[in-house]
Amino acid sequence: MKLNRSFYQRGNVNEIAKDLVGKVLYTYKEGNVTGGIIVETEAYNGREDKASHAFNKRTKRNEIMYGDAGFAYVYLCYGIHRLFNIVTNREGLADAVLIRAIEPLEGIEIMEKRRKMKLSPKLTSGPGKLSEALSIQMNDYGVDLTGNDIWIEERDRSVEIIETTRIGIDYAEEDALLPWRYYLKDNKYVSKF
DNA sequence: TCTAAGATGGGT
DNA sequence: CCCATCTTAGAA
Repeated sequence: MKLNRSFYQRGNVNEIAKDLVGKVLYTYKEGNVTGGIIVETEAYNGREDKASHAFNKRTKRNEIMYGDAGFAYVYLCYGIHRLFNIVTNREGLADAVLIRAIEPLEGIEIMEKRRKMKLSPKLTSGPGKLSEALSIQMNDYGVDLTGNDIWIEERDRSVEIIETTRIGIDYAEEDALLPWRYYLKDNKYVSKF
């Protein structure tokens, strides 16, 4: 069952980030469906969070976050890695959830080919790695996640979630201490496990 | 125009 | 620990 727009339109980005852990992220690219269980996410709040790309500014890059919820915010990090985020909250409120890691579930051979390695935690245990495994590109910026290119499905399975601080955002000063990172307990595919 | 810096990952 | 790599944003 594909998540619908109202799931993403809720106002509490932390709640959405936590709810996304345990669900399944899919892409359909070049005739292949690949997907994995979301095992790690981070919440970014555009109004009260110095770590957010939308904090106190509205630019060409972050424009999609100011739009309606349920669309992809993809950006290039360190000139190499594509990082995949989901826009949440209503129009004008620029919140987003970063997907940091997945556990491969479907189309594993395709992911191995794209990553040029065999199945292991290294395949998808980081935001740049999972984008390569799922073939998420810069032109996926703005893709509608209720459509048929990239989407997320329910998975009825109880999960134990750990809350902790986010990674790689030391520049955000005191906001770097916020416990806005969520991951599946004891899962090998969590980054920095 | 120019420049600094970055929500990483892979190698020593 | 070290650093490749290149777009973007903000300054000049």
